[in-house]
Amino acid sequence: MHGTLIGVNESTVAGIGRLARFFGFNDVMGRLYGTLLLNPEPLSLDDLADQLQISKGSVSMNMRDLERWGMAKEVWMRGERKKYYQAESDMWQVIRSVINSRERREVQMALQVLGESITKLQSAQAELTPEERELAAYYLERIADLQGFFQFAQMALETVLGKADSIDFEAVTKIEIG
Amino acid sequence: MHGTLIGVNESTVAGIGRLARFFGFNDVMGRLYGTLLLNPEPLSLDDLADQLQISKGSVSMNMRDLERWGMAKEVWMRGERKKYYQAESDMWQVIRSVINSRERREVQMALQVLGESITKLQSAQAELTPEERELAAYYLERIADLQGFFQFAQMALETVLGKADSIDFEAVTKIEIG
DNA sequence: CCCTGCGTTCAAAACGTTTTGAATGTTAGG
DNA sequence: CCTAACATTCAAAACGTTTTGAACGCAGGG
Repeated sequence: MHGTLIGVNESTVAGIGRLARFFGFNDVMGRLYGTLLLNPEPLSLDDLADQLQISKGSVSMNMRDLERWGMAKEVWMRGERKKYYQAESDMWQVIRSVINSRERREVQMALQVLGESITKLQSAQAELTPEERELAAYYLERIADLQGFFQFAQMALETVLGKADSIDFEAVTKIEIG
Repeated sequence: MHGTLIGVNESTVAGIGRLARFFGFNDVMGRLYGTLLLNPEPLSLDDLADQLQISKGSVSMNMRDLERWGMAKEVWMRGERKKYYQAESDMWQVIRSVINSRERREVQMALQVLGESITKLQSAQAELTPEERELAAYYLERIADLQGFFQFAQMALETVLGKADSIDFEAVTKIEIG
């Protein structure tokens, strides 16, 4: 195992932990990822538990999640019985994987709920009193706003997913619709 | 107070609560926002506590947060001593406000940590052994990747902040109302 | 087969966040 | 000023999440 260098490791790893939290993962996942990212050599569960001072059980569970998110992969070291892990260091790959399995689903769910609400309101139209009809019209307005927003988000996500290898600033400026 | 219409209110409000959670707010904030959004009239703290079946204390605290995030505003009803609230219904306004006070800060912090690490590594160069120097070079590579990513994120955010007015929801929204 | 050295699981403990309601502030009207 | 009608605060309780470590499972070597 390599040593760390003048505290750079620590602060970067802590920062990544913080970010992980921000993005709705947990701290440990972020720190594990950061630790792997800053290590030229793959690390074993024990190495990780050791370096981050957390229990092996936690490392095991969190590494499974990291694998699921496509943020780390197992590496086989010949002659070794231990599992070794490496960070997926292509940031775009990581982003795409997370968008694909989480953000996307979330946006789709939102759109589905909104769509269902619109359908309900529209098909109930006939049976409503004039007063209720007014309220329904108001709901439809608000819900349409939300729908517009999520449709926009959906397009943005699909755009990111579509750009296979390199996204540059161009891509973002072109997301604009109007 | 208006009644709700065939469960549309409930599912939409619940959905917004869920999303709030996803975006790192809490559930109650989302539900409060959703409730306000679907009410043509401003609501008082008591109305909200009543409608969501939560304590007034909680409503009070969460409404303060909503105001801070620019997601709701107070409305003065003449002849009334109660506080009334309305949702900020311009989605772009909401997004911009949240990006501006949260995401942006987060990205800046990340960039600062990374920048400091790079500086540390570079200025320590001279005192390192050849071996350490190799490790330092590796760190610099990884950290530069991260930096690239966050610089991209920063540009994207600034773009949204700058262009927000020109992005047109209606263009994306193709819903028949009524 | 039976060790040994791993990884995984899971219930309990630690820890963190949210909710509540009683106490406390605040304001306007009388 | 006082009071009534509200809003706000905050400590305790409820609830949720994360961490731990002991128990278990599994594979490979002897």
